[in-house]
Amino acid sequence: MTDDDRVFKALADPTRRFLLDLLFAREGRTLTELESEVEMTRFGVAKHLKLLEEAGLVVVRRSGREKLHFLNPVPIRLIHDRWIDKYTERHITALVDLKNALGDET
Amino acid sequence: MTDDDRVFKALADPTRRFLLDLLFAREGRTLTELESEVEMTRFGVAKHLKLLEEAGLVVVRRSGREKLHFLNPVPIRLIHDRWIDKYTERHITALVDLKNALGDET
DNA sequence: TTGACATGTGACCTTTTGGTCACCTAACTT
DNA sequence: AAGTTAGGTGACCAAAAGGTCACATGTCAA
Repeated sequence: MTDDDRVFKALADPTRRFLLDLLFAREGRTLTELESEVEMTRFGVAKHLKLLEEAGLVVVRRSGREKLHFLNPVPIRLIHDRWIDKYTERHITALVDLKNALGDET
Repeated sequence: MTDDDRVFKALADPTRRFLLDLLFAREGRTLTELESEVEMTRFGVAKHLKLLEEAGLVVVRRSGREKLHFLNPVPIRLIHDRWIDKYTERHITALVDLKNALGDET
């Protein structure tokens, strides 16, 4: 699996995107803290965090018995630059092409 | 499932991203034509195209016995604006925050 | 009008994913 | 030292995803 693929797959789950949102709002949270914000057991959350970590979207620091989670936006940046940008640049022209291709039935 | 979720899930599969790339290069292709570019039977490709269509990423026009596929970049634009942008804006500051949080062990 | 071509459908199968749980270790607290 | 708290592991399960196939429909071409 490529790096990009790992990132896209990590972003495909709404719970994981929500976890990223939580870390966006405040970084350095522990597993237990994140667990309390989600309707799911600790184990489920831990699995999601692991996938996010493997995708490079979350970085972790151990502090005693706690595990602190930090957001890393770089992979999102990368898929943005390498992939998404390409599709969002053609705004107008693409829509016009499409409309022409489909004919003008409003 | 939300619209955003459908789009993220649609983008999560490499074959589907490849199909979008094909349509990006040239729109208006038929199923058979797309099939020939992928190591997969017609049925698999048709399933992927259906998901892309349900996510609004692909629009279709029937022409006789053929089905022509067109790219619609709008949903990508939307998740870009509503979600990805938020994470890619904080470039520098986020990295600095992270580095500070992690300590300075280079 | 017969045959070839383009696509659709539903059954089916295997692998992956999302989630839980019992049990374990390590680290604080008192 | 004993109890409590934070987290990790592996087994397990149900549901969803990815893919194939047999068969069926509609359309074009000779």
